[in-house]
Amino acid sequence: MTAAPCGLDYSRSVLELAVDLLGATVRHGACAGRIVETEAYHDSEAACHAHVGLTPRTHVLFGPPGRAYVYRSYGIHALLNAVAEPEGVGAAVLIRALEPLDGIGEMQARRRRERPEELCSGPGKLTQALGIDLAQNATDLATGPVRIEPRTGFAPDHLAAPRVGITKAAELPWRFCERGSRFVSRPWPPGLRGG
DNA sequence: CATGGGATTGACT
DNA sequence: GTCAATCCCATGC
Repeated sequence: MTAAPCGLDYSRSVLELAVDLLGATVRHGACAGRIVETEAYHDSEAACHAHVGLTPRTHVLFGPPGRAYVYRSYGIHALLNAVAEPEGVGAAVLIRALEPLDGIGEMQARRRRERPEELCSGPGKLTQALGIDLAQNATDLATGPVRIEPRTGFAPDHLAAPRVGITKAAELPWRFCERGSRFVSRPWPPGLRGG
C-alpha cells in the first residue's frame, strides 16, 4: 500500500502531473468539477506551443510551475492548462474534461445545456461552464481565482491514448482519461473502452 | 504591416 | 460525414 498523496507537485514531469491531476478538483467561483481527462504538452515536441521557444505567448509556459496558462483557441474558446516542470522548461497539462460537482445551475446557464454530460466534456466547454477566460492567464492555481485542489485518496484507474485535435506529434499517447467516465470529451475507440 | 494557422464546438447534409 | 465562426499571435516581408 502506498500513501495517498497530500499535494500536487507541479514541478515534476508533465506526464506524471497529467496523471496526478486526474481526480483533482478545479474550482472557479461557485463552480467546481473533478478532472477526468488531461493531455500533456512539452517544448520538446512540436504540438506544444512552447516548441517555438520563448515568445510573449509562451512566456507563462516557461515560467514557474503551478500557474494557469489560458489561451484562445480557434478565435472562440479559452483553453485551461496547468504549467508544469521547473522554470525554464515549457510544459503544461491541458485540462480537457470535468465531472461537474458544484454550481451546476450556473454551468447550465452559461452553457445553455441541461445534461451534466454536456457541461464540461471538452476543453472549451469546461472553461465556458466555469466562466474561465484569458483574464485568468498566468494566475496561480493554488492561490488565484482558478484553483486546483489535489485529490484525496488514490489515483483513479486511467487509460492513455493519442492526443486529440493536433497534427504534429500526433502519435504520442499523452492523453489520459479516467477509465469508464461518461464525462470525457469523446468516447474511446472501439476495443479500448473499459480497457 | 499582411498573412495564415489552429490543443474546438455546434449546426447542418 | 462537412463546415464556418472568430481572434491571438508567430512569422515573413
